[in-house]
Amino acid sequence: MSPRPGIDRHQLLQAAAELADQGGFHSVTLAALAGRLGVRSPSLYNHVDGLPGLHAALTQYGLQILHERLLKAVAGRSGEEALRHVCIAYVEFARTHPGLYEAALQPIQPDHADTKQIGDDIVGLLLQVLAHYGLEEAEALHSVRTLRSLCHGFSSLERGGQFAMDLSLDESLAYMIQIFIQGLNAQRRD
Amino acid sequence: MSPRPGIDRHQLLQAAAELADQGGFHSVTLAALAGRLGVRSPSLYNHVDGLPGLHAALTQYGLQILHERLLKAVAGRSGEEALRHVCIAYVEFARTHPGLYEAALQPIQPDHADTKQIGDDIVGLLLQVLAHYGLEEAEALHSVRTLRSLCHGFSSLERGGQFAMDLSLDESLAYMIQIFIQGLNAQRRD
DNA sequence: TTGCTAAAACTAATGATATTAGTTAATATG
DNA sequence: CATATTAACTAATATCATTAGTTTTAGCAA
Repeated sequence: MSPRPGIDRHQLLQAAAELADQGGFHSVTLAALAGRLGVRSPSLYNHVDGLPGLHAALTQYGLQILHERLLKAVAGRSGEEALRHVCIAYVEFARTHPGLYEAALQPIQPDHADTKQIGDDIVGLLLQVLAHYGLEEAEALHSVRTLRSLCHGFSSLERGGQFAMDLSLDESLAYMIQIFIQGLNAQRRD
Repeated sequence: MSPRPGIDRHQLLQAAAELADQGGFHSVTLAALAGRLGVRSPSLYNHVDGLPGLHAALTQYGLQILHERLLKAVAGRSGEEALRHVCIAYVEFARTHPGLYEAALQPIQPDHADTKQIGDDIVGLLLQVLAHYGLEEAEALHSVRTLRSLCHGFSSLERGGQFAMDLSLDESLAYMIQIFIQGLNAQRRD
């Protein structure tokens, strides 16, 4: 134990995530976080390495939770059902935690191996989901990039209010997944 | 004419775009822009409505140029060829002007009707490209959302260094477009 | 219990930024 | 050539991140 307990790290990350979800990733400032934790800004330097360190920590935290959600979505499922559910879980996470999701997709610093690892775990999970389609290695990797582009693009555009038209977003999502699945099936046949 | 010429608006936007391409959208500050233009920051308030106004202006400028590039890409082309070229032009724009692209996809303020219009023009252009597939209205709109998700997701992840694996990005892009086209064709047959 | 130590909080100070108010300078037009 | 308009400027304020140095607190050992 420390000579003095101070701020709990999970409580810090949770508070930062709430700030992000309320005002976007850029609104996660040391001043705002300190205010929410009832502490002066310089005190936070005992817990994170300045603002960049806070941002990096939130990125890792976001990736962890995203990974958990995706794991839950594919648990006990396989094939097309697993694929549909993983896409929906991805978008749902971005919807319910927009700021934390935004944090999760910030560029990862080259020296943060543990954060990188979580990203790789997510890629591995998606590879496993796509294994059902029996693609060759390179094709499987291209497919994962396509899937990530779809899910991230949809989430990002939705959050940014870029889908302004009066048309169901959930129907668009279902349509998008369908297009991807049919494209994959066609690819498999070639 | 003005009693005093001052800074040319196009020159201002060009300088802001260069700042964005060099250091990202967030590095477009009044101080940095003023420095580049050889002027003090408060002088910029004669040309843009503070930092939010500068950002909004850069968003509109980015959308304009993106629209131009997409128009050029589809000029004299049709069907699958137009679709492939519009995707490639989209991603190429994001690659060569990462910061301006980032600006173009910032959320649009509800009161900026002219900026919104350019976004609608881009959607209209994509609808025209997809007309070749003879989809029903709702399906066509879902397809445009899918296409935008793909292109934006790919561009955004690529720029963020999220495609870390040692695997050709251009092959991934071509694969992605192929999946989309095959998905569309399957959709059309149903 | 009491004193020591380690860690976390604090205050004070600095530098960068956006922004506003008020002033000066330059130029197109009569 | 005088004027009005507009764009530039300086000065000042508030917010933020950051660093340095100090104080406080809580676990632990004597």
